[in-house]
Parts: sequence; structure tokens; C-alpha cells
Amino acid sequence: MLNKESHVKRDEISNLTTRRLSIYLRCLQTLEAAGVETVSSHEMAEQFHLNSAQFRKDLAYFGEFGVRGVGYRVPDLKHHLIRILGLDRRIRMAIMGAGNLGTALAGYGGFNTDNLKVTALFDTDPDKVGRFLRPGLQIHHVSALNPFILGHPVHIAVLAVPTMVAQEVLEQVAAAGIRSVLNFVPVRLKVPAGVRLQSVDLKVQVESLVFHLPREGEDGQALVDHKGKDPILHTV
Amino acid sequence: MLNKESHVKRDEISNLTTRRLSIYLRCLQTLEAAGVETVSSHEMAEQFHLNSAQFRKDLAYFGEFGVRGVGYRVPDLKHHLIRILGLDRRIRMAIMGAGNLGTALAGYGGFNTDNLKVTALFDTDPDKVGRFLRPGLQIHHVSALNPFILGHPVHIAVLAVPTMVAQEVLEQVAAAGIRSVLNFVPVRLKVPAGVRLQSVDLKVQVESLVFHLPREGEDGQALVDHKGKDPILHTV
DNA sequence: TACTGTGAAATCTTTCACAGCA
DNA sequence: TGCTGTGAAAGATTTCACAGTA
Repeated sequence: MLNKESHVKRDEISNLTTRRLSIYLRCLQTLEAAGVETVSSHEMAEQFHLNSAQFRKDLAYFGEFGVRGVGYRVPDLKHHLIRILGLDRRIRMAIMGAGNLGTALAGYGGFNTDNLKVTALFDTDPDKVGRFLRPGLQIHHVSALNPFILGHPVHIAVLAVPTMVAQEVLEQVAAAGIRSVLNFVPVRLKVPAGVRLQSVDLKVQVESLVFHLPREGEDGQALVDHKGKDPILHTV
Repeated sequence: MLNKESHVKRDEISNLTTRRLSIYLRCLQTLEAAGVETVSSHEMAEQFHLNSAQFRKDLAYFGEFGVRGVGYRVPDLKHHLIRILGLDRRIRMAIMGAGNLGTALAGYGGFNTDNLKVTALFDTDPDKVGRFLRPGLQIHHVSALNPFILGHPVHIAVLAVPTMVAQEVLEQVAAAGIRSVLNFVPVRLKVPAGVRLQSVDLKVQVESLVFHLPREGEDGQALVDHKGKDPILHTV
């Protein structure tokens, strides 16, 4: 099977691999923008601080995309990754919660590219409901979620609501038929059946940095990664 | 050794464990607020969707905090975790980049609690430099980082700058003596020696949800986690 | 020759299952 | 008795090292 995406059980691909695929895609976009046509796994590893064997193995779950003795054609591999990740279709996102964070996320470049789009925000604050963040991007009342979805399918909900109501909103979102949720609320949620929840817990991230901070009297040299391990994705 | 924090090489504790400690602390705070005095590992697991053996093992790296036959005293364990995580001292954070995201993070509750404080933002935009986000929280010019730090030590820098300048700002931050960095910029950074970098890549998080979205013609039932695995922290 | 693709080994992480203690 | 603390087993992930091929 040459240069062909094989059919693979997607649920058998680990999350770690999935996240790296997304990083590989970004690296390839950088290379393409720089006019690079061909890249070997070693060059990728060198330039982007990756592991070359891991790169090859991650790709191998999906097919054979390289040319032995040469490497990978950058535009080809990029397109394969776009297809593998499912970024070859329009993905519509709704943000639940139009506070500080929800509003910032609505404007985040990474959520508004090519085929990814934030299409609406939902809140319950009467001062916010009805307002437009920018042309075409309005804040609706949470109770309008179901009718909105009928006219404008939503693939991913982003949870950026107050902790108190997070569980409730998650259940509303699930009941509305949204099966993928990116959660920013720092709380342990009960995940409704059939829903995939990806949590980004900013406080946990900070606290794990605090854990490694040198304590009084220590000199902090121990921070250097003594094994020389690449920091990819055990940091994410 | 009873009820005593043992000395353990902090660098031998895995990141996964570290992140869970932070979650355990939050759960205990919830229990304490509810007036619960004592909790067993099984009750913790039940209530917060954790794994009881993992909970016990994570704690065991640091000492013996429980009482056999009984469980853990909630306030005691909470205090132990605060000490273990290093949250028993004032931690000062600076945010590099006063755009959408940087500004939202400056106001994020999880970064402004008890002993964690955002103490300044840094940007280069003349329209922003000098402004106050709120009393006591000012935006400074990036070139003022070194003098600022002399008067107000900073333990953690948060990187929320444009992709183009991320590497440069990371190096400035490192040169200023800040050894811990929480990075929000979606790029593979070269990590200066002695610096600990924790990356939060929002685009990667979304794309890994997209990967699992049902494709045209599929019915998406496969989204249910067939092994019944608990979603803790392979989702974070 | 210089690379990819890949089994096999090494390492890391979770889970089991039970000895031992309050 | 009912729990913790913990070795040992199982499982997941990374890394090695090389056969195979353009």
C-alpha cells in the first residue's frame, strides 16, 4: 500500500499520537511557507525538536506516506494530515459563556482558520445577549441553543462558563446533540454518554509549574532536564 | 513514617502525577467547603471520577497521609497537598502579551487566588503600555522587564504574544532569570537551558476533537468510550 | 546510498490484589 | 472490619535498530 491512507480504527489511536499529528501538520505548514519541498523524519525532528522514530511511527498508523531514501513530500504529507485529522471539512464551534475567557477564545486566531469557525456564543446575562462581538458573531441566550443548532449545525462546544453551572451547561449541550466538548472550567465533570470531553485546566498547568519551582534555599539547577528528554507533549 | 511528608526527588515525579495532585487538591477544597471531615480513596474516586488506587499511589510518593481503616482527614490532606505543590508561598506571575488572550488570562480567577497573583503584563504596543487593567495591574513595555523584576520578583511567565515573536520573548524572559514559562503560543519553541516550559496548545486540543468527529456517513456511536476508561488526564 | 516502515526491547504508567495496621 | 500503602502484573508508549526499498 503506497502513498495511500489505510483504514484504521480511529479509537485505537492514542490521544498522544493525535495531538502530535496536529503538531506535525503545523510544522509542515511552516516548511511549506518556507518553500521546502521535501523533508526527512530526521530533518523534522532536528528542526522542530521532535523524535524522528516517533514521527515515522505516528504516520505509519495511517499508511505509507514517505519515499525510502528520500523522505516526505511536504505538500503531499500536509494534505494527508489534513484529511487524517478531518480538517478537510468546515467545522463549526459554539462557545458557551461570553465572559472574559469565552470572548477571548471567540477571537482566538487558532479557532478561526480555514475550515474552523466560531459561529456563536451563548450566555444568560441579559446585558450580553443580543450583542455582536463582530459582524456575524452574536451572543445568544443559552435557551436558544436548540433552535440555533437546527439552522446552524455545531460540531464542537467550548465550555467557558462559571464553575457553578458547568455541569448543567454540559448536559444541555449534550442534550442538544453536540458530542464534542472542549472544557475550560476547572471542575471534575460527569461526562454524559456519547460525549467526548477534552479538558484544558489552566490552574492545573500553573500548579504543576509551581511544583517544580525551587524552594527556599534550593538553587534551582535541578530544573535542567537531566536526561535531555525532548519536552514534546509531556508538557501538553 | 506516619503522617509525614517524606523527601523525594521531585524530578522523579511524573508530570501526570503532578497534574493529578493539583486536581486532588481542588477536590479536597470542594469537600472541605461541604463540611466533609474524612474521605476514603474510594469515596474520592466515586465522587470525582478518579481511580482510587492511583490516588493512593500518587500520595504515597510523598509520605503516608491516611489512616488505615478510616481514610484521609480532609483538612490535613489538603494542607499536605498545598505544601507538596508549593502553594504555601506567594507565587507571582507576569503575562507577556496584552492582547485578547493575555488580557483574559490576567483576569482569570484561577490565576488570581490565595497565593497566586498576576502582577504585571508586558507588551510593545504604545497604545497599551502604561494602561492599567485594574488597580495595581499595569501593562509595561517589554523592555522594562528586567528593571521590573528587580523590584518585584516573578516566578512564572505566561507567553501570550504573537507567534512571530514568541521565541524572542521566551529568550528575553529566560535572560531575565524567569525559569518557568506557561506557553500559549502555537509554535514549537527551542527551550533555553534551565527553563521549564509548559505548553497549552488550544489549536491542538481542538484538532484532536476534530479527529474523532464522525465523518460523513458514519453515525458517531463509536464516540462512546468502549473500554469504559475514566477520562481523567488523558484528556488534559 | 539514505531513507522509511516496523518488529522487538525498553521504559513509563496504570491497575490489581493483598499484607498489614488502626 | 475496612481501610491504606505497596509490590507485582498488566498495559501503554517510546525508543531502538535494522530489514527492505526507491
